[in-house]
Amino acid sequence: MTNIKDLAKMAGVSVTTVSRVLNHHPYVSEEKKNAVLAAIKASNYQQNINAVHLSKGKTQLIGVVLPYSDHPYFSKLLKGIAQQALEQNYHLVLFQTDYKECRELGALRMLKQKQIDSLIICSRSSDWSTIEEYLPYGSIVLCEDVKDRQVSSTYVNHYKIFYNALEYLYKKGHQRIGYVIARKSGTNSQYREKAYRDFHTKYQLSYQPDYIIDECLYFEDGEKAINRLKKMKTPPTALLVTSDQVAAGIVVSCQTHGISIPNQLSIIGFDNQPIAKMMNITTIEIPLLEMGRSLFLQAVQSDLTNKELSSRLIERDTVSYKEKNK
Amino acid sequence: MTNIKDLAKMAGVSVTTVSRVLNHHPYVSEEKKNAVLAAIKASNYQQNINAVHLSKGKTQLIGVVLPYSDHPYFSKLLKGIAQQALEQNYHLVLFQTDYKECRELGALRMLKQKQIDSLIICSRSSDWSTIEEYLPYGSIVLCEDVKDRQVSSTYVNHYKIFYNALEYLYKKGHQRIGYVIARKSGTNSQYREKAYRDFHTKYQLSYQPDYIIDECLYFEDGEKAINRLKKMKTPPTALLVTSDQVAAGIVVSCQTHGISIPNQLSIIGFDNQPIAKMMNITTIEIPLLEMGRSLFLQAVQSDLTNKELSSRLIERDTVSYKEKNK
DNA sequence: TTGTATGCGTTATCAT
DNA sequence: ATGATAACGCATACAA
Repeated sequence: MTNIKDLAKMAGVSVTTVSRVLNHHPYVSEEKKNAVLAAIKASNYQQNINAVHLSKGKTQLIGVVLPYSDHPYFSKLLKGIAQQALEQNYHLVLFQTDYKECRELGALRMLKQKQIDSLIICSRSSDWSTIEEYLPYGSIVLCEDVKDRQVSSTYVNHYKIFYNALEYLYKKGHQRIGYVIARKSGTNSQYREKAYRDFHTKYQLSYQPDYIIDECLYFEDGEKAINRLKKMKTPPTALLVTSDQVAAGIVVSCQTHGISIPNQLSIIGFDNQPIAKMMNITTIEIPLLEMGRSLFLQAVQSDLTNKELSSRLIERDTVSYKEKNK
Repeated sequence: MTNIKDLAKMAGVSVTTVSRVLNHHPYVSEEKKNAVLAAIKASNYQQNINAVHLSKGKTQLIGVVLPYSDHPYFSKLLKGIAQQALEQNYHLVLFQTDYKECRELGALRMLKQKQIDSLIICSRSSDWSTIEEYLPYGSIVLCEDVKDRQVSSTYVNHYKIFYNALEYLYKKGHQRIGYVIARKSGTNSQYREKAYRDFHTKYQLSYQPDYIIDECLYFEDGEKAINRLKKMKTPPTALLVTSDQVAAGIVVSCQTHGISIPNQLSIIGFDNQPIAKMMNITTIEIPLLEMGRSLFLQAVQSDLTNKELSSRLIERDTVSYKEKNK
């Protein structure tokens, strides 16, 4: 494997000059430049990037932490991150955590080892204190409202979105509203739960803990959600489903179980994935691609920023107007 | 940032000794070992992994090339790869190519630069000649039948699978069979097309090019496929759908269009994803997790192996027995 | 415009 | 069992 020393010898110049043409630096004569270029061609030279990394102290590698890479929400987010990474000439190292904290710690450790320049945590498992411990080693960017903490972040306002969606359903006459979610813990889930509580307080509705259906991630979990509903004496008349895939699964499952949508059950999905369009599911669009791109940019920029992205309701066919029973 | 030199000074030993305890080498006295360990604790030391990489000429990084990371087929394959990587203490660098050859070349180049130790190509875009050109720089493993070429691979026999599935449908009385696929090019697709042709020849059926429906990748593409079918004068009575998600999309789309499954249209999906189980779709199980794990192992092993994995038909409710019209 | 010398942090070789 | 030193391949401050 030939290195710049060899090239220098071949071209009859110094290693510095070789390095200069390699990095497109100015102040090198055409003549010598060509000699170097010729040597590169002749030797089939390839830079050893690890040496560059060691020398520069940077790797052009950004870590991405996410629980499930095969979940459409995270896939789309990742896609946005990857798009921007490509543009900025960075590469991505993937950390699929399954929400296991030790895996997230592994990513943090790589940051400390300088194998990655920064870390994007799409959904956090570890405590704030651990995150802060690793902050000195590179920028860490998050996908949640971080309040006044000293990290960059891009997120949507889950509280507001949830609250608005609940009010929307209320105005459509729904009084018994449940929601379907992936996990109950996590910052975003807690914002949603708070919105759910506040909504019930404001409209003096009775808060039903079993209307919160968790551990629903994929299409096939729609079946699971419906089974939970069927066990209830007075099931909700509307469901906020924090994933379009699960919403679609619910719609299909309802057909099997003879539940009419939206008459017997109204559904609002999340994300506005293509599946929601195909199945005419009312949904709340979350700008996942834009979010991904923003997260990446924050990862490579040195200044701290916090960006709240907006979302919007897309009305389709899965929400009914319900006569209020007095 | 403290380095081993500092540690050596602190512990009153040489850098070599420090390196020894860092790498759990033998021949170091308990006393000095403890001194080093103490220094490590005191200084919050962290190895600079890039220096290790440069010194060792290896990075413990494996590249993974795939067209779409948000597609369930590749997600699941990736999951298998990631599982094994975790076990062997490797990390993964993701190359999402969208089947753009230049992106695949980028991955190949990283192999040459020694930023990654080997490369797993889940679905290939570039020519064999280009692959071979990069073979000297690290092992490249593929997910297709590579014949006698000097690379490792794990794959399923797409020819046999397709042929068997076609015969299965034929025995159920189907004479007009179509198939739905992601792309027509690619080694695996070509095997399938060959099986499709051979099947038609053997049973003296007329080969209908428009029964091959391509560019269907996601659930929502099921709608697209059905629209193509509706334009035909004599549409197929059965469909081999090379993705369970698309198969599910077709099933849902058929309900909307009033097409009865399996009476008017039989469906066989591929992969045996959870969605197929939920919707009772007859499918062909492909051991994607196992495939991923095998691919990874081949990537880190030095010897060349080629492994064919088996698949099996899972009979559910989307294939009808059709009376043959004489 | 060019080259020399040094540093990056670690591992490996070869003494002792 | 321990340590000095070379090597890994490249970038860069500084000198010329």
